[in-house]
Amino acid sequence: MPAPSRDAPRPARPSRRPLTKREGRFHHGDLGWALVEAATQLLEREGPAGVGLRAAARLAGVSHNAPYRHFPDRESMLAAVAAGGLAALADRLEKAAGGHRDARQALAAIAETYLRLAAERPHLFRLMFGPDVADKSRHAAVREAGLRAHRILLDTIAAGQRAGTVRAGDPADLALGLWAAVHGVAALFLDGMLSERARERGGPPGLARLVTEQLRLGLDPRP
Amino acid sequence: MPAPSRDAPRPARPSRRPLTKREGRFHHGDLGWALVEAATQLLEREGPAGVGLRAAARLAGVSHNAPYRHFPDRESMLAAVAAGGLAALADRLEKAAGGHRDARQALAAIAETYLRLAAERPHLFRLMFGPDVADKSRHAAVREAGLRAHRILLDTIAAGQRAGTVRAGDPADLALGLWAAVHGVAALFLDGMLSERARERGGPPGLARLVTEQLRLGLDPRP
DNA sequence: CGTGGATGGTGACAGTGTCAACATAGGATC
DNA sequence: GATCCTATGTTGACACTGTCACCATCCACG
Repeated sequence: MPAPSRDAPRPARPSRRPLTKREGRFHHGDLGWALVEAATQLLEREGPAGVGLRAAARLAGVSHNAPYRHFPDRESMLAAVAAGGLAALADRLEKAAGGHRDARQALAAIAETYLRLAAERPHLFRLMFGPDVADKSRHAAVREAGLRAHRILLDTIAAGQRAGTVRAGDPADLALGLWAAVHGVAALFLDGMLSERARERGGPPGLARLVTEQLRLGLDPRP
Repeated sequence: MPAPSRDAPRPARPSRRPLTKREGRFHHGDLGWALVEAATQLLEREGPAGVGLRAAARLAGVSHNAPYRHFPDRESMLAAVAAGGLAALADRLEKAAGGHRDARQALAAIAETYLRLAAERPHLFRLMFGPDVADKSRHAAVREAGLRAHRILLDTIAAGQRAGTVRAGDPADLALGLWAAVHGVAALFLDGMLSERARERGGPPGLARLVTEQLRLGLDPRP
């Protein structure tokens, strides 16, 4: 058994060393990273159908089978792209939530950030949450970035409860409700299920406002 | 220009006549319908990747290019399947909502029905709302079934407002909020984004209860 | 210095969507 | 009743995909 890295696709590239001028050589230097970049670019330009092993290899300037030294299959490459997107989302959410002292404002900012990313990079967003990468929990990077993003939401809600601006209750439940509502509009928006009128509501910021407002007030009539 | 039915794929089959024993003949009798059935079956069995023109044709017992006399392309066949799913959803929602006089109970029933369908037929559900059929508004059957389902939600909310059990406000906005929340949990549930704890909350009915409760009460603390 | 493992390349196979050209069946028309 | 027309199905081809098996090269460590 030659046993290549069949299980741990390790495309990460913290150190941005300039590839030491190895372009054009036999050994690319850092394929894996280059492939993830190529795949991300393809996703943006041509949609999910356009991002494949062969296309990414072509864009990276290697043979059609080179990717298999870095990813066991297509889905793993997609997972790497998705992990990058989730990390970017978590970063943005941290910034957005950190900028407000009032939890309700922070939650509104989170919702807006979430929807803005969905609208700006729809293909990436769908890849991050959709079924194209089926076993998300098996890809460590995906799992971690997802948990990080979720924790921001959780912490913000807990802070609001301590400050008395968010009603009592299991923070996990409240977080789930909020996440679902925001994720739901994003999905409906991206997939063209919203009426013209709904989609013209000021774009993502407007939709975010609408949803957070709804959630804050509730459906029951206030006495 | 031979001009086949290049634009109006008309796969409908209200009358269930027994195909008049034409099976096996040159003319199938009602391909188009048979293809939609085959595609639906393939979707259930093998997921979205397994449903293609050629596979459906094979299952229907015709040549690999026969489907092109009934659908201009693969996406149109998928649209027909999605339309069927949406019609079924609308039917179920009508039944669920009609069984309750109190609007709040009706809304809860709607949410549960929605989530139950998502859990029972995940592939169909994703096809109905996902990006596989990109231009949903162009396929008349899809558009109509979608509107029918949405109208049920709208009417239920309006009834609740008249009865004083749902707070005032634009019904379209309230409907959007509710739809987004329910659709959001469904999507997160199907795509494996929920924690173990959240997913163990009694399955779809539990999740439906959680979300509707959240929406009713709101996040703001009640005075 | 040399060798072995990691990395990349070649070739092949089955499968797909789609186009073009051809064949047939059966109803409309004369 | 014979004839044509058109809707429907078939055959063949092309480019593309993911994946496998096998071969080539390079680099680092003994």
